[in-house]
Amino acid sequence: MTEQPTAARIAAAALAILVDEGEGAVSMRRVATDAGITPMAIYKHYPDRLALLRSVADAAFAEVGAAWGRRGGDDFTSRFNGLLDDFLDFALGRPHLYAFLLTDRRERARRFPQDFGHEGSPIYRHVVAAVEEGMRDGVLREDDPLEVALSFTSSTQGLVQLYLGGRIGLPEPDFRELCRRTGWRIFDGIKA
Amino acid sequence: MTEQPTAARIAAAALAILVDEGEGAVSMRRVATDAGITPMAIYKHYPDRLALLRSVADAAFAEVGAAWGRRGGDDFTSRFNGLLDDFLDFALGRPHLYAFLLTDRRERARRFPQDFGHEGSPIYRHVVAAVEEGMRDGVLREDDPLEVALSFTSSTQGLVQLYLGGRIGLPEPDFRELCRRTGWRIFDGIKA
DNA sequence: GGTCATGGTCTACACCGTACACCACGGTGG
DNA sequence: CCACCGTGGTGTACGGTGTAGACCATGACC
Repeated sequence: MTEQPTAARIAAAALAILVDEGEGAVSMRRVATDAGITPMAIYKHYPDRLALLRSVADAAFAEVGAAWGRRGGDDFTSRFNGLLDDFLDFALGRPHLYAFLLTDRRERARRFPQDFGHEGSPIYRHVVAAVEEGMRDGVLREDDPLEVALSFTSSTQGLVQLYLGGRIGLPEPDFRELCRRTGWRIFDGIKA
Repeated sequence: MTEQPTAARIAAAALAILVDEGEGAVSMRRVATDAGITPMAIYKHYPDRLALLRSVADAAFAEVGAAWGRRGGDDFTSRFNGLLDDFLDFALGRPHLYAFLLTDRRERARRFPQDFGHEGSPIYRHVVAAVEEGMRDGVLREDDPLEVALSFTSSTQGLVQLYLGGRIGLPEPDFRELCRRTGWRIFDGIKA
């Protein structure tokens, strides 16, 4: 924290505002004053506002994502629950950061299914691995592991989006339970 | 279309921009010129920009939503497929409008589960009805119909969010098929 | 006929991203 | 040693934003 180079101070200031108040609150002028610098100096380190936002958001995401997948035991459901907790901790703990990452449309992003293999995004990578293991162990039916993993993650993402949009009138613990039940429902199916 | 009152002209101009270019492109000055009026005149009809956006977006959504649920036959899967098509037609056909409606955080929105009964949101209402009928007919297992319906809709919403965010590298027809397969996966379950 | 609400105008303010010109300084090749 | 130049900072300015506030024309109503 002592004597950080300017670029790091800029990134730190931008991240703090992004996390606390959301993308809309991150103005170049405010970042500059928080970093003890002139607005135009930011442009010596980042080409424009969007690049700055993406840079800090991606870095923050990579950092928390690196710690994912360590929870849970050996069986499929325990691993799945651990990943769900990892994801919800992030999305509910830093909603503005999560919202920006998800909303921000990128022309060359990782795409399903081409780039979503084992080296894909943090959670997703582990979900795929868990699913594949589940299939090997005979817990899960044979199916396309990538698609099955996508079904899991997208349903949770949909729920989180509703929750963050204020469409789910449940306290957080109950919401987490709802996510867990929804996962189970996919696992067991709903037909009679 | 002839001699519309000012408020309607404002709304029409704002909706056109919102649908074509997204929320960010809707500026008061641009709406004003498109409506043949001064920017400040808009404030005689709408308290501020956000209220204008919400008003036109909600109205447009209500209009298309009113036509939902007419597709499909009597059995559960056919009705479900019809609703999925209704939803995807809207989300993929007017992505900017859809994105705004979903992103816009409202403090007093309809909330799950309190306000999500039969008079709930357009699609959701029909999904609940279809699920309840499925349970009555013995096609679906006994469960909380509201939660089952939420599992369906949220998983589709999650997929659409990824698709609109450029994270799914599939042409639209293939993406629609993916949504359908995901629905089926929830129906059948994935366990061995 | 005075009063008042309605719906429009124009001006102005504070903020935004950023293009552009400028400059201090540290290293480096001649 | 000196000229040069890239690096990273500054200050100014432009064109955009939402909207507050004062103003005014018109028509309805007591």
